[in-house]
Amino acid sequence: MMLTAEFFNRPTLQVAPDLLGATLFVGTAAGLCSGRIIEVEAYLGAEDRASHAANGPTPRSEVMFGPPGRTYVYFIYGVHHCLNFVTEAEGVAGAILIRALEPLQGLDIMAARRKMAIKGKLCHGPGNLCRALGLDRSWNNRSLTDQGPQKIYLIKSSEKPKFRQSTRVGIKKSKDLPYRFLLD
DNA sequence: TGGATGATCGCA
DNA sequence: GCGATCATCCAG
Repeated sequence: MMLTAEFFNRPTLQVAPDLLGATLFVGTAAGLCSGRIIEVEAYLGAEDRASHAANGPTPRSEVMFGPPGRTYVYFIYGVHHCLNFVTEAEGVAGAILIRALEPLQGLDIMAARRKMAIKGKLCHGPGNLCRALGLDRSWNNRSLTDQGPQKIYLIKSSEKPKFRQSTRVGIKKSKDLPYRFLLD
């Protein structure tokens, strides 16, 4: 079952665990890559000081306030890109950061982009994951239902995944909120 | 443990 | 404009 806007049009903290186990597909000229989502983090609005949306919309973060089920891809530390999916109704900020995948298809393409051997953790860490999938800022604010040579979409797993919850990684503010979700 | 490396944003 | 900061990664 393909995930669309209505799946994301819910409280972010409900969507985040439901996203675990889903398969992410990214198609480019190089071919199709996919992987199972095994780690995510939720980012909310004003109540979440670690969120890019904490101080209201800005040119970068306005997509987080936009309609659900779209991508939010940003550039960080002058080096890395990070992939999110926007949650909640239009006007309400929320997004889910994809932190790790278990690679399923296109491992050769991912390994070439990462300049590493096919074995090992090709898609662990939000920056590494974007590198492996070939995602950059041109993938920001994309719909999951767009067709064409370049596409990104999600297929939900049928089973209800068991997961662990913990605090988020690499933040200074709101660091005690348990908004990180990992597959068991 | 700190350096890479550049966009972003609050504040002046 | 300016500068502190940053949802990271990896070498050493």
